[in-house]
Amino acid sequence: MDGQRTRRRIPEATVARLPVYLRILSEQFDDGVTNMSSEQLADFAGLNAAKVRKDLSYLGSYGTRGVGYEVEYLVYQIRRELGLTHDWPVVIVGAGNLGQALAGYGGFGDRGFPVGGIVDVDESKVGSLVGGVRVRHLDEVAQVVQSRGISIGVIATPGAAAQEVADALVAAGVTSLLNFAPTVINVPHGISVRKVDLAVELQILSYYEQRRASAKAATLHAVPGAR
Amino acid sequence: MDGQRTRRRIPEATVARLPVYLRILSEQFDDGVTNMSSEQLADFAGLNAAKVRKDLSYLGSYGTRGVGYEVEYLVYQIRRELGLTHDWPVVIVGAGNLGQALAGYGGFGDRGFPVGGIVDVDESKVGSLVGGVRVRHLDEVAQVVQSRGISIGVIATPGAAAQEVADALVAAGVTSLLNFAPTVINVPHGISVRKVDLAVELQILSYYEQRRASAKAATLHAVPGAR
DNA sequence: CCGGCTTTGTGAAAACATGCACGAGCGCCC
DNA sequence: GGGCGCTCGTGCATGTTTTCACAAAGCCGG
Ligand SMILES: NC(=O)c1ccc[n+]([C@@H]2O[C@H](COP(=O)([O-])OP(=O)(O)OC[C@H]3O[C@@H](n4cnc5c(N)ncnc54)[C@H](O)[C@@H]3O)[C@@H](O)[C@H]2O)c1
Ligand SMILES: NC(=O)c1ccc[n+]([C@@H]2O[C@H](COP(=O)([O-])OP(=O)(O)OC[C@H]3O[C@@H](n4cnc5c(N)ncnc54)[C@H](O)[C@@H]3O)[C@@H](O)[C@H]2O)c1
Repeated sequence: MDGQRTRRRIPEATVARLPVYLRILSEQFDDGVTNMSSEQLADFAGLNAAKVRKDLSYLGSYGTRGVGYEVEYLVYQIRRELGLTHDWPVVIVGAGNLGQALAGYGGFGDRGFPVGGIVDVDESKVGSLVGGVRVRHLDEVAQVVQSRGISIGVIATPGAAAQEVADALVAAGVTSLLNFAPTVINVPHGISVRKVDLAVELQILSYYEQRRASAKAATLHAVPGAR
Repeated sequence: MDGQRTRRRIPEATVARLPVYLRILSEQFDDGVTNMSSEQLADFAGLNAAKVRKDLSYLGSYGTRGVGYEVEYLVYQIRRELGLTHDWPVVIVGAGNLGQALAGYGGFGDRGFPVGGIVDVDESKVGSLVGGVRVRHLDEVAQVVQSRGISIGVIATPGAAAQEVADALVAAGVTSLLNFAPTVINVPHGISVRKVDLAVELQILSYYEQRRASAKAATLHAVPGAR
């Protein structure tokens, strides 16, 4: 077995862009494109070519000078690096509006993240079918997680319950959390957390809107948009 | 007159944290807390105190040495800086699963972003009521936007329609977009875009999961989680 | 086999963000 | 009213990310 030893550490910013490249490349591949330059990929991703090349260079030297990258091979390499060579079932906690929308959403399982379980505390929801999966009680979350080998948990409960749910998930053995509740959660070292917060996004937009408005009032040129 | 030109430019990273502080402070205020130190706020936000102080210093010097920050006043200042002193109605495009969940979601209007309109192209949806708002046709989006003075658009259509929808929104006068479709959209200079992409988040988690797994295989110590 | 054209891969510089450390200012208590 | 303890505000060092720019590498046509 060869030198997998130098497990290259990929910068966080790059990790966050790899999924974007992956989607673009997969789509292009489906459209019959077999080869792309960093310039073309950058255009699709709304970035500049140097950044794309540097990002891809963390995966290894998979391009061909004067030609570009072979789309299919690059898709394979990114998938491998992101750990998408196998499915990662997820458990959704909270079978409310959002939890149901997520469970019913095809693009989830489609992309390698099938819903392996849904749990809630509301007895009127436990036992019902959501997105084809039967809702279980939060108390059984450890069993759900362990029986399916789940390592990713999705928190779709009200903010007030988020910390408690996070604790339960971690205790059950989950090591990555995607938090939709508008609350900062604390987890032990070694657990990954990502947060999706609608209000934060809107407030950031509001900041730039407000800024544009005051810039206009001062008869100045436009402020560059955020990304 | 570039007097206002000296409008303190706040670093993007700070702008993204202000909403978090705002939520924490508002909550604490409701709980009767009148004063907080940077250390306390940092704990709630999962950051360190120096960062909090530096972030807040962009707003001005509103703390009191030896004491901390007055919660109520800080809430006011952050709201002012983020442009949250008035409502920003939004228009939602796409009345599907996600669009309906968003429209029905109270935490939206609650926080100063009332749903000012919903549009779709599906004739079977146009005319129906979603979250108390009547769905109109995409063709009428300019009228909706202008009659309500909307500057923020939310894209909740399939990816294939996202660019077309973005173009229509921009043409209608919208200057900020929140994109839930898994597609990079191109907009003219001066328009802000934020993207929320579930698949990207899960794939980032997958990367760290995979990395943890191979670190374990190599009998090495754990990899720090992402934030 | 060569020279021209293209595009990668990557050092080095610049820009940005974080974390540390400490002086300065404030409140409180004696 | 002076000293003490606390916490802010910020200069500076460190770390990370982006951008630039160019040599090296591959392809192609002759
Ligand atoms: N609905 C949206 O469009 C939307 C958008 C963005 C963010 N959010 C956030 O997502 C979260 C869920 O929103 P929602 O609209 O689905 O709310 P909801 O009230 O419809 O659903 C919440 C669900 O969580 C369950 N729950 C409560 N405490 C629980 C616990 N301790 N353990 C397990 N389950 C528990 C409830 O029984 C309920 O089924 C909220 O934090 C909200 O802020 C929602
Ligand atoms: N459902 C989820 O939980 C979820 C989660 C994350 C992301 N998303 C993303 O959000 C988007 C919407 O998802 P969904 O589940 O609501 O899909 P959906 O199919 O339920 O709804 C899409 C809606 O958009 C409308 N539409 C299509 N083309 C349009 C156009 N050109 N103009 C206006 N409206 C148009 C359709 O008529 C439909 O009502 C997708 O891009 C999806 O990837 C959904």
